Amino acid sequence: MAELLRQTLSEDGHQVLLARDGQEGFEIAQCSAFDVIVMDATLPGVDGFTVTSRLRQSRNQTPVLMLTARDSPADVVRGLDSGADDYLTKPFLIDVLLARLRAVSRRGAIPGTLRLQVADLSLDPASHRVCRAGEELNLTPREYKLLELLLRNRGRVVSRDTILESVWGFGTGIEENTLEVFMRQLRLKVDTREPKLIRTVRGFGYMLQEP
Amino acid sequence: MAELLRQTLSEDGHQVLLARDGQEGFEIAQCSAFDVIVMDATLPGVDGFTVTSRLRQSRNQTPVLMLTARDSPADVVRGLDSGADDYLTKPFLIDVLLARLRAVSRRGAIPGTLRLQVADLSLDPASHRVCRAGEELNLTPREYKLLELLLRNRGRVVSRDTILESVWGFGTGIEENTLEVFMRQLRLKVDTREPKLIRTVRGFGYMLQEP
DNA sequence: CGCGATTCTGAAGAACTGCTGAAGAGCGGG
DNA sequence: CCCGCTCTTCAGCAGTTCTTCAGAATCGCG
Repeated sequence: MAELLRQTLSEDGHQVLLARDGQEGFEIAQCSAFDVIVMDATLPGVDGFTVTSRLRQSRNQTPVLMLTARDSPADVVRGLDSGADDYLTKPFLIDVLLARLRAVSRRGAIPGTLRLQVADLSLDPASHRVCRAGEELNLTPREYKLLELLLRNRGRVVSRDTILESVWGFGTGIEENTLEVFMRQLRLKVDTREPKLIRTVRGFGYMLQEP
Repeated sequence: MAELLRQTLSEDGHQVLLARDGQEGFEIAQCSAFDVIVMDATLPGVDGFTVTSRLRQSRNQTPVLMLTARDSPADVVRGLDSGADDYLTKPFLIDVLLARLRAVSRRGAIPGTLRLQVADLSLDPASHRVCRAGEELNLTPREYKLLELLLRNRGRVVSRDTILESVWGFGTGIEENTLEVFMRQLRLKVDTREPKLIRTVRGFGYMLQEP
């Protein structure tokens, strides 16, 4: 079912990320920025109602559309009151789902909370939180600054000089090697799993790029 | 039908204004501020789809819930794409309608935060009262100001500089350490029990967050 | 293939940050 | 004037973070 949905949505031009259970869904949702979340009610582990209300409790405003076979009025009310924006029951027509997704995501855009993101790596400047694949990472201040710089320039190469100047400030008599050491440290924390996101551009600098 | 609805909604505590046709509905909606509009599709004169899309064209953002007997998928899609936020078909249960109204109007609501709150910690700016887990806390003026600042920025990191400036005012030659001492004091009073709400973000500042 | 330049790596000491307990200064009320 | 409360500073400590160094590995180029 989930796989079918993913395919359909992809064909409609959306980028889709699939979570296998409630816990995973919650973590992914907390760490990445989505236009909309499609939530099943009956999930392995934590159920969809709980996940939704937890998201809302932690101030996650992403629109949620619940899509489930549980069609009793009580379930509908429960779903909506747990914080979902719409509730659609199976069976349904794809066209209707797509229209409801459009309607729900139209409202969604919560202003101000911008989030820097590349693949499954995300950084929230407001809370200084960094996640890779749903898992929160603990960075030191310098590592954080470095990553933020790379993320703000994702897809572009950042020269060593630029990095030194913007992370360490102008005119600090810092060895070039220090930067390399930090890069390594950052890679150990952020870029252990595949695909590798941080690329060395020999003789120039570093860049962060989509796989 | 409309009359029945009006009565039901009134009983649920809403203020209701009834429009008899599309044109009247459009004009009323344009002139007053509503939490939500319940729109029939088949109206005398201008139909509900047209009214909705006209409202959107003229930048009226009031949430619209379409409520109608026309239940073909094509109509649902048309309704949503004309700018409605939800589409409910007759027959329906009142409870479901009410839940959908809540869901739809939640998004439009102005975030007028009267009471600042994170988890079981709450602060009422009006009475200067602070409670944790239902128990009232006695804070000194500075501790209170500090907590209020953090609470107003819950979920976001507040930098040391920002704190110093906004709690102590600009340009007071205050030691950084003073802030640390107050933070500790605040923690002793507010954050002794689990879960811990105050988080120190090394190298930047502090933040208050949901567990 | 071999060379020089560049980057990576692991370890170790220095430097720094935030936490803590205590003590003095300031202030208003009794 | 003294007392209690609040505010501020100080000095020490423990843990973390930063920086440097030296050697190994890798790359680009002739």
